Amino acid sequence: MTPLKTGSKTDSKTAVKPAQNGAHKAAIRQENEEQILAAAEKVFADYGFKGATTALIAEVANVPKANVHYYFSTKEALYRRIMEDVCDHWLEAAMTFDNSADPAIILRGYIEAKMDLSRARPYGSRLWAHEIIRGAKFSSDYISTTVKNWLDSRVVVIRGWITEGKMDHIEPYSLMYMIFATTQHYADFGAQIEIFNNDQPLSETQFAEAKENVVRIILKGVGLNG
Amino acid sequence: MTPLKTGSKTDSKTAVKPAQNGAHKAAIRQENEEQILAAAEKVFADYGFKGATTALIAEVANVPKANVHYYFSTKEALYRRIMEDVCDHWLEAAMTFDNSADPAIILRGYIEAKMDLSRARPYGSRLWAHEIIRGAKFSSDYISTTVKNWLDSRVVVIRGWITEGKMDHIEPYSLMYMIFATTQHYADFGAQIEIFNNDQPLSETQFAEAKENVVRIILKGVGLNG
DNA sequence: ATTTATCTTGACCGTTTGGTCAGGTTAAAA
DNA sequence: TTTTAACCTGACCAAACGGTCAAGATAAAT
Repeated sequence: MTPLKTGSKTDSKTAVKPAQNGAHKAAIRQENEEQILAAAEKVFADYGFKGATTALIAEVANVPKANVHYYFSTKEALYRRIMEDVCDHWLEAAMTFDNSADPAIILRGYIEAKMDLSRARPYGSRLWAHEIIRGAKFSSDYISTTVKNWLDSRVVVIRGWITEGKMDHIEPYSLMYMIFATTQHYADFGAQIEIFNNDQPLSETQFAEAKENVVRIILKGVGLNG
Repeated sequence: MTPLKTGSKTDSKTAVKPAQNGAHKAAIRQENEEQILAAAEKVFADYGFKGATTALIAEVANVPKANVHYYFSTKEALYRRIMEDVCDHWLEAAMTFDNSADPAIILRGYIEAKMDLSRARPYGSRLWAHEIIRGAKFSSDYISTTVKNWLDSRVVVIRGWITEGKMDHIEPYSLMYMIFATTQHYADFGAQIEIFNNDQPLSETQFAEAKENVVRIILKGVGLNG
């Protein structure tokens, strides 16, 4: 519950940099914030902004409801904070789509990164899905600037590959939408996939095979043989 | 507001079959039910079951809230009714995946039907997305019976194509998930696509091109040349 | 013309909602 | 040890929630 408390005691008396002063208090704060953020991500992912309740978030986080408001002033502030976190992780995956050598390698890397992200942070993906389904009220700025700029620059790269004859003449947006859709489907529609899989979550092996299948179909589909 | 009222008056006096008796009352009922159902589909699609409110449904339907409860006893009853409608339409699209001649023609037809459904009834698709993201609480029975039986039988068909050497050796579930994901993405993530498309909804031409791109990538991706 | 069945809705009810706050506990600083 | 600053939370509030109901309006049947 209260980690880091004793750890700092063994430090030398000179301030090493990570404070030993307010160490306990700081640890409490960090612990509680993390617990609330994790609970909120889950609850918002299940019910969306409007459907989620601060009472349920508090219950999942195992803190009194008033404590949620002590750390995050309003439901909306909490929601925005989580959206930021999700976007940061999305940007990480986006970075794997770089300018290095082979188109097939780049696309494969990006698809695999997005599949891994769906596997590792399904709640983030679902939260994003809620946000877009609802009409992107909170995040339209972020999409129309950061995400759009990133996407448009990738489209330019892909068009370059096409004119160089490295892949088929395919509208890059259609390709990117297919990658978004398919990779995120494994998070957003995980409940459905689990039912189809005889009520068992996809095993690591099954997921690895799915990932490889997605990569293969898409690469071959656009005329790339990695 | 009250259509069909005068129309039946011009009919012959012999009962033609569509009653002229309670015609007006019946018309009112049908009109109101349709209006409420349309509004509810939209509101549930935006906010999910929990996030939607009967007051907003009433406002969108342009009837007093009490009238919503006159036609549909509870919020849940209304929700279930709409889920049924959505499932019926889904089954229609599913029927296009029949046993006729060429695998490429069958797959193309199914993908196009699903794309058209996303275009024609985006709210239904979004409502379904909410339902699954939340964990399929209302529809797990339907998925684990009707939908799963349908999917499993299609998987058998596809495996047949593979053993006959008509297409690549691809796990059929991965292929079907990709089709589900990509086609529904055009409904569920329509807001995002619109932003990427410079805040313009996809035109008929753009959508037709997207549809053709999806078909082409997937067919070629699994080794089918239609 | 009268009765009957259906449709309509403002007002209301108990519960849940996001958010507040006073008064308490705990730990760091003086 | 005392003071101060941060953390904690039961109890509370106004607003919004799903749902009810009585009383009235409308139209079909008698």
